[in-house]
Amino acid sequence: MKIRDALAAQPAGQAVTVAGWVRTRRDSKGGFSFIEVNDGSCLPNIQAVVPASLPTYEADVLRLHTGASVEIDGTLAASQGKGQSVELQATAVRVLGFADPEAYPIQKQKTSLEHLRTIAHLRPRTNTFGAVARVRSALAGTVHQFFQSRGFVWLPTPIITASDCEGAGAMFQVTTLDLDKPARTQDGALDFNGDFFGRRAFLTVSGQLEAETHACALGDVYTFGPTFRAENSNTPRHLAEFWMIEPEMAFADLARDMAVAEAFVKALVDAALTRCAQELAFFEQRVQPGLTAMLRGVLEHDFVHLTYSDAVAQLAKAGRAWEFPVEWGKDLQTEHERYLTEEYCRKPVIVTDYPAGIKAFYMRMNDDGRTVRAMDVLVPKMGEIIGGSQREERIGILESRMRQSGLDPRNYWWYLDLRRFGSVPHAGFGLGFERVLQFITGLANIRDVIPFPRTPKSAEF
RNA sequence: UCCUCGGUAGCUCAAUAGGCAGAGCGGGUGGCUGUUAACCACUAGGUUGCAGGUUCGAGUCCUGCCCGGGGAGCCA
Repeated sequence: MKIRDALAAQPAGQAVTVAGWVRTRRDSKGGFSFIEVNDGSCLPNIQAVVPASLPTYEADVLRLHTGASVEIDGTLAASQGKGQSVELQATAVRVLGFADPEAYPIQKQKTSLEHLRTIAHLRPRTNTFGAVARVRSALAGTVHQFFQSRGFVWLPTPIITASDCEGAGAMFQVTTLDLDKPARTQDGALDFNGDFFGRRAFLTVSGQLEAETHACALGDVYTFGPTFRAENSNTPRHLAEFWMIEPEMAFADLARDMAVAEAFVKALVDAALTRCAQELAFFEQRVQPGLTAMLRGVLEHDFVHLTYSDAVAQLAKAGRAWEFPVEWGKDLQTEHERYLTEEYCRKPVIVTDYPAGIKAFYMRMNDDGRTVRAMDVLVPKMGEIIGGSQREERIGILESRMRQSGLDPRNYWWYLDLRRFGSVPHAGFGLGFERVLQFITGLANIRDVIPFPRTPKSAEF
């Protein structure tokens, strides 16, 4: 029986068997020991009361320490002690595996997140990482529910891509060439004709361009999968491998794009509060005081809409000595974004209509000729969690924007075909799944919301 | 990649001015108790990240390297 179900049961002496890992053991000379067991099904442990009269008591039970695995038969009973309502009166304890307390790296007192990162194979046995894993799983389900219930089609865009210039950052190269003695052309360059795909290939940095193909056929689609960036980013907000959700909607403008983005973020927050209440209460208590009130506030208020130009004007009026000067045409710096979300608006903000010069070629040009229909969703503490736009559907403008960005339109022939044949207005955005998890759990470092973080110089486990 | 802070017992940390390397937790032993961050006593536990240098003497000062945290950039 899962401990989650055992703790939720009305204790009436029913016989159950639970299996899990020992969190702590306390001995009483009153003739029994208390063993707290966790099986990962929920945050709380179940307390087993183990009588010293069990035949295995001396040899096994008294040797149990944090980390050992056990299977316990017993009956569920109302607890005589404080701190739990249900406990397990053990009738048999079978040790599945001992854990040497001298060697086991997780102790029952507080351990730093930095240290736990070095033991990623064992950290899911802690309260924090068990809770993160359950929240992550629940919200992954919510992602699909949210879009499926709105008629979006899930689209698995390729992880391996041949476009070497999607414009979203440095890419990891995928190759089967022998790196010790690679084939070369007559002029000495690497010969990719002999590579697996007969050309250079990479891990995807975004599924957007491919998603547009299906949006322009199925209407509304979304991607949900891994994404890879080879940037040498060393921050608490960046991973080399992360998960991204990218909806793409045909016959949609920026207004609908923003409406879906806001509804989506709120759906994720709402799901966390309702489906992961124990985990959120734990994060509130141990990770970020005020977390749940902040998340409820997100649900209760509309996101603020602000154009880039208005944001710049507001920052100029703030009377601050900015480390980076505020100037129309330059991208907003972290300090600017934090001011907007944490002080000026005190809630999530959607900044729209950025200067064309600082945004990607595929974003739709506004009539003013100098801004594009882009939108970034900024949240307090985290900054950007969503970046999106209405896409440029006019082929002539799109081609000239490509050339301005130094891209050869011929490499995007299939992308341009979408505009050549039955072009429609469409829009979409990308949401960083781990960043939302950070926002919702309050964990400050993105490496703690993914089981096995990949960052520069770090791919252990 | 740049700036900055750090690396001391299994874990979390301390070590005054360069002068015998410590505490709490965890472990072991004993005591006590329907306990629950249990409690009390005793006890074991160290190449102070690595390599070099200065000094009578280096955890402490200097140089290089490795690893980690924070800030910035790139972005989701």
